[in-house]
Amino acid sequence: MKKGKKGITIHDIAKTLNISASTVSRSLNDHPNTNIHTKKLVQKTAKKLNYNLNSIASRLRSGRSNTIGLIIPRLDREYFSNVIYSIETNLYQRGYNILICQSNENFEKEKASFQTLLRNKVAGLVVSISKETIDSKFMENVIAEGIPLIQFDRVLKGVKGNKVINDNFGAAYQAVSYMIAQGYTKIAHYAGPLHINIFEDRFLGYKRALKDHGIAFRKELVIQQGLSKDEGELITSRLFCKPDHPEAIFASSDYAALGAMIRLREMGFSVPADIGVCGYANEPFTELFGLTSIDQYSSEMGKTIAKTLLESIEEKDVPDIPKTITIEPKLIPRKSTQRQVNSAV
Amino acid sequence: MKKGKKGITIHDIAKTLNISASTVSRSLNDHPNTNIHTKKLVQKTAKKLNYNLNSIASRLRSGRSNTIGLIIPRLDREYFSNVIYSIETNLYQRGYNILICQSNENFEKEKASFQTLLRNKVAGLVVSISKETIDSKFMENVIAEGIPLIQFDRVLKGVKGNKVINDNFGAAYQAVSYMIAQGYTKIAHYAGPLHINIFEDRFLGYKRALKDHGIAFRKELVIQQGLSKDEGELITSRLFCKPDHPEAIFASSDYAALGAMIRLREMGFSVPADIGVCGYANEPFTELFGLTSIDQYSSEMGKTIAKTLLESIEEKDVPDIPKTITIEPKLIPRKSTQRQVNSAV
DNA sequence: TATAAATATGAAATCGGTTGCACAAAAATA
DNA sequence: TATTTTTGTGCAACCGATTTCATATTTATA
Repeated sequence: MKKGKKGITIHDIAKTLNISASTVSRSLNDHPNTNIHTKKLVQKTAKKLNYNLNSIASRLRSGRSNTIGLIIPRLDREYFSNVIYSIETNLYQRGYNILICQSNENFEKEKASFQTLLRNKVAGLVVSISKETIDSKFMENVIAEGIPLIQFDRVLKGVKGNKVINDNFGAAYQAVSYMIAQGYTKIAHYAGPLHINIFEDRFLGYKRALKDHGIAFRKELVIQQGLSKDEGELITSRLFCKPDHPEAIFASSDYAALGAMIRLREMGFSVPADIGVCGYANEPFTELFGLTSIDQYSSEMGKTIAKTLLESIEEKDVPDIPKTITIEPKLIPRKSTQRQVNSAV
Repeated sequence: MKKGKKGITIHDIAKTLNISASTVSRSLNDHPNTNIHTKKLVQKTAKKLNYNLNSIASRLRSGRSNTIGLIIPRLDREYFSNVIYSIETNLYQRGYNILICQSNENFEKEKASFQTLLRNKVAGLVVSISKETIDSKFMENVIAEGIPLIQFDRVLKGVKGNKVINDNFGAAYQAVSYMIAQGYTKIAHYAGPLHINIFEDRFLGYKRALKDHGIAFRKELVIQQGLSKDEGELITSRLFCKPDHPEAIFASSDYAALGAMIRLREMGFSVPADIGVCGYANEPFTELFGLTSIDQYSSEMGKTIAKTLLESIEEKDVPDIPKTITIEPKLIPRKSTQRQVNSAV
């Protein structure tokens, strides 16, 4: 690689036109107090010389940044990549770019990511915490320093500041209620790690739905862990080999639900006639398998995050009241829970 | 939002210790000519004052950057999000961060992304072109300016510079040969837009495999377009309603292949006994459906990109010879092409 | 016409680090 | 002990833009 030649600066433009760099800067930034002729001339010359702004210098001097930092567990998760797709698309329209860090579900890397993004003087931060995250000190520092921060989906509830979350409780409640209405009563729950808010809320929604329909909650029907297809299969094998097995499964993950479906069929059960199955997240394959699931509106999530964050950034002087925006997920009923043949799908 | 208080600078540390900012800078950067005591003292004080480097200032002065720019069509595509997951993970270990822009398959946005990333003085660029991209001027400028650039997967072959690509030709050749070995001869190809290198290469691999096995190529069996599930279904309806329909489908997309499988079954065909189906990309659902597909080793791709790019960056003075690295995808045979019952899966 | 206000520009400071150069002090060598 | 080399430090310039302030010029108002 050749060493990069130095680029054109506003000083080069200034020299070419025999004016000062200040005037060039003002012309390029559409400053009100600039002669329209000078402005046009400068802009023409800039184009001719193939000038390109040095954002780094600009940022240093002005203190303004149009970069938003993102910290998420992993990019290779359908939901996250969809949300980020949406965040980027929405921010781009407003002139912002995204600097992405992955925590890889690791608290140390998450902390390092915060530091990196702060060093880069991002205009704002978007965070979805790792599974390991318990300590919120770092996040609170960021907020204390006045840098707009939004938590989404997986959040630390104790932390002040903006949050955009899914109504996991409500969605779980709705799903389980729907399953009960379909005639399933003994419903198992593949729950995931309950110390993370989203799984906890789903669990609570499940529990509440049972209660509200007069069904006794039974601890042994709740299995922590169980997010992958393999775990789903394993748990199912264990749970359904006894004669008093459950009639339905509400899983906190589509993958686990899928694993369950596959294993159930292998074990000779019919889904949905014998056993009903419902997943969570509406992964693309759920449609293909006729698996009832819950759509989380990732694009709406991204849009809301972008909008809320930009509000905080652009009204930086107004102290903004921490708010939590809740998005209502949507139950997508499909064949896997359709016990009552004549009910709508 | 409160206006951010100004942070601690090296000048604050200097003042505290009654030394010069230069010494502070050198201490923090482990410069060889610094007294070990001063160094430790400075580092301790920095920690105590909660100092955090201003990367922007550092970058401006030093001209060094540890940010890599990425331009990809869309983040919400399994393959891309997986590759980027891997790129980020590998770059992070070497102290680099990623600034991501999506082209959204739009040439104008792609060009704008180049500009943004150049303005941000990224240390290097990773690009996978949009479907619309034909003009390579922008990319050539970047290379001419001496900024390390790597194209991956979807590339403009005419452009000099490093590339990391998948052997689409070889994989397609292998897949089609395998299908022929399974006893399918009349094989249709759902090809996608042939002006993009990856689809063209798959098409050529398909064609060549036919030829090498003495099967006549028939233009009417190649359908351009056909990347989505819906398109797959549509094309299948059309193609398989006639009595002289094909015996197998080699699709350039798993989604199209899936659509085909679903429709074929609806039409009363048995897969694989009547019709064999093969997709491309080994999306997660292919395993679940027993759909034969081709794995593209996204994590290997990401790792190779990171490694190659860092080599270019860190040997910036050595003119590097443009190279193309080819990754061999792997055929994953599953039930959907298993016509010969006794053959290995 | 005299004065006030608005417009347009340049000089210089600034953002927060990094780095070349000069130089003093310490260490190594003669 | 005299001389050279090595260490360690500070000063000041610098990266490339933005922005304050002063000033000259033009336009609007009294």
